[in-house]
Amino acid sequence: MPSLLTVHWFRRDLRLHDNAALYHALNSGMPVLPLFIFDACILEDLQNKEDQRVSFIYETLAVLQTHLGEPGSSLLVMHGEPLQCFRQLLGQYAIGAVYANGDYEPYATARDTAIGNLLRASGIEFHTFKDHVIFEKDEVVKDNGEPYTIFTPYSRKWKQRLTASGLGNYPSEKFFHNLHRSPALSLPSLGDIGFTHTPVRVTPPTTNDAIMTNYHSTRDFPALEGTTRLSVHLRFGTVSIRDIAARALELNEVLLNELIWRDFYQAVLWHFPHVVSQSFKKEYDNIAWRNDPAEFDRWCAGETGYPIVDAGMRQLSQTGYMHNRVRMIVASFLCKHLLIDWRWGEAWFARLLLDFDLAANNGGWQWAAGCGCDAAPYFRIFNPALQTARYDPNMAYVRRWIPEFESPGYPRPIVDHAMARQRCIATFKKALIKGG
DNA sequence: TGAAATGTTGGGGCG
DNA sequence: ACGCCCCAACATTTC
Repeated sequence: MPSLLTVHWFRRDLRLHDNAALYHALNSGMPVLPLFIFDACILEDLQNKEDQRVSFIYETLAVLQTHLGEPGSSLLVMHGEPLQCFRQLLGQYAIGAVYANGDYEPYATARDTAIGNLLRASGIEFHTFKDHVIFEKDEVVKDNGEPYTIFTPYSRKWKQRLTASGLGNYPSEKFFHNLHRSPALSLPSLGDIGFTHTPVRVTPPTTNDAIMTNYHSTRDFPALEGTTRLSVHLRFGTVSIRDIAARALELNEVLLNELIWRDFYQAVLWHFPHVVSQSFKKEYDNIAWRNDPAEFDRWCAGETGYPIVDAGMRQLSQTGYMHNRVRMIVASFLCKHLLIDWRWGEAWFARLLLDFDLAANNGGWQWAAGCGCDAAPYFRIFNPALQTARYDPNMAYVRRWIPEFESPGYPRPIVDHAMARQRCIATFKKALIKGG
């Protein structure tokens, strides 16, 4: 009888440092087999086979593989439906337990329920741990147990909770001697899983004290390097949220608040799963969206004739990233100036954003449309010209992404601002009265 | 984590 | 000197 193994299943926690489930796996008393599965159910939904995110994951797995090789271990990388992969694993290895970090998206929770059932039917424990967030769904709730729907009181309770319990950390590195020893296993190629390599340009998963210290005063200027650029690393777990929160706690309250928004939207998605397809405020689903496909195409292409909007949309399609201030501007523009359903914009972001996260993206779009938790009221309509004057006064960001800006080839505005503003207010008002 | 419309105030030019 | 008007500048309200 071979000795039993513990599997650590990497998902959106692609790091060895301060990893909760990995730490617990390494202390489970059994050698730890590190596993990653390219989930065929997720990959088949990606239409673009040059997806930066898949390349990012792939490159990160190669780094993990190298680091795991130092103590003589190796990452096992599989490709397929997770349930099938685990059936296969149970035939190949003597597995005593499976450890993983919690993933709160609807697909992930359904998947994990199925995997847990499969494993338990074979007498194998399936343990999940909190790792992706500081506080999960039921840890920050009102005194009566109900979930918060307004950010400010949520954040107040969140901070109280942090003071009481601290951040904690998981020194997984200290226990690498408990990894399962094996010769290096080869990764499948990107081609094997149906993708083509795409260059991924992201900043390294490190913190920058100067940026974090000045974050509150520089974050709104898209021409500056005034944000942390950690979103992609938080998405895939190539940094530890606990490490980032500890730095933010020390250096900048405004930055800490952004991390709290992240937990807030995760909790909102958990407690109100209808937001995936419907407005949080249901009366907003009565809005008579215009949904003009040609206008949507121009928005996607960055050809609306509004420079700040177009610059953002081009940054997105060319890099897989958009500055957060500009995300708010383009989202407001789509929903309010063009009267296109926020779900169209949400889907476009989901397709292109390297840092795409369902909860944060959905929360952000519902905020912009006015229909979400603690959302911007519907009559709060960004004026692209004023936003530009305020946050890109030298037009440096606009010029960086729109070389032909100020040339005759640049399109005229797709819609008149004053008209669009009045049309939006009238349309929303009508829907909200009708629905109420 | 808005913007525009409307209201108020107070300094200075001018008759 | 005084009242009147103009209009920034700021404040409040409304969407």
